[in-house]
Amino acid sequence: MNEKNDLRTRLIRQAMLLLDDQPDELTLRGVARAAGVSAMAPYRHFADKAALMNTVKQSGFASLREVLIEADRAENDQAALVAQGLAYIAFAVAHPALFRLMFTDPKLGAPAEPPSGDTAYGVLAGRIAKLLPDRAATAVTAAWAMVHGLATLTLDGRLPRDSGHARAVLDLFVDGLGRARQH
Amino acid sequence: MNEKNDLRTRLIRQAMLLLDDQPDELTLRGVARAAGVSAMAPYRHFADKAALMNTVKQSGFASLREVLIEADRAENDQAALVAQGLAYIAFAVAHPALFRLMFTDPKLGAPAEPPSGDTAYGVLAGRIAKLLPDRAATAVTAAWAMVHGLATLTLDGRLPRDSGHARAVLDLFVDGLGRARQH
DNA sequence: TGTACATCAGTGAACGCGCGTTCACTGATGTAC
DNA sequence: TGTACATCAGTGAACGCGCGTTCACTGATGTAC
Repeated sequence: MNEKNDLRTRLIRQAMLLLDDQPDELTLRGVARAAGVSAMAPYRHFADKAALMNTVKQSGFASLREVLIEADRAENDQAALVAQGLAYIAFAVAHPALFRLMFTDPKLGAPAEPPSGDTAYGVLAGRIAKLLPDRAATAVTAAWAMVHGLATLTLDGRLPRDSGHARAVLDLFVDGLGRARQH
Repeated sequence: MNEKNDLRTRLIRQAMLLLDDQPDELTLRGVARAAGVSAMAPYRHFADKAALMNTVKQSGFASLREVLIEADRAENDQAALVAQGLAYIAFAVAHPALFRLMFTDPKLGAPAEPPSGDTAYGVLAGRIAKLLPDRAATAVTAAWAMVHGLATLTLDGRLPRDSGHARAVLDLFVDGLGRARQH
């Protein structure tokens, strides 16, 4: 009974491992291979390749959310925000292919997630709302874009992987937000 | 003589058109097909597929640079910076597949371009250097990341394509930079 | 306790597909004498 | 002005590849009586 969805779980985990090991696109056959199972076996658990991919994506967002929640425990609002940003970037650098899969969706790009605490986005939004209650909507987008831009540019080799660089940028940004609050 | 590299030019142009027409990845055969030529013809002008892709990328960066230079003519530094940002995003939205091709390079991610005026990056860097001479390096990265994040999140369907939203974010950001300059 | 049958996870061969690239070629254009 | 030859852009058939997915199957496990 606890082995019931064993292969399903294994496939998801192997997909994650594959993404971390090699930057190539995931293939259904590859995942099956990694799980030590025939190319057809995944079809017992997923309608098609897209279904598996979507599950992997969801799993990725859940991980990201946990990472952000962890980082959010900080002394004050500003420190928490910087920590979240650094954690976001670190997540992307640690799992480049997963990160790309999560966000690059030429077709099914969903509209912005609702800013509930249940989502990775919500964790960021919650902290921003505390830091800059008025203009929160704009500031959340700004913060997300900033951090997402740093992450993707780093993944694509346009920025150094050195996190000190990112920290300086985030400090400057959060500093600006702070001043905007003062007036 | 002026027909000498005719096919080469046509291939590059057709590649651009294909990128604008459909979000799928470029194929060498597809480009040849679009140019009305056999699958093998491109090999007369490009060593392999990667060579064609790199040329297309370069061409894309040249276009982006022109767009930024155009936007940079504005009343003052802050307006010019916002205009550059909006132009950057507009370019991405107008040519999503090209933009993705330009920046997504899992393997050959070059290090950051040198900030000379010859590059798209240089156009942005030049304006930032005027606006915030001290802390220029950090501010350039911040501005680039902000704008690049807005662009990619928009392409991936995470932010509305409405440019008013981006404008509000950029205003907030540039405002913050301005305050940072005052002290 | 034993038998008959249904369910269901996984197998393995096969399909059609489009890809990048190879190979040997054709046919027009330019050059040397 | 005419002939012989080299150059070179483009052709078309063929290759091997890995892919997602189909199909009919096997064999173990659970359930009904």
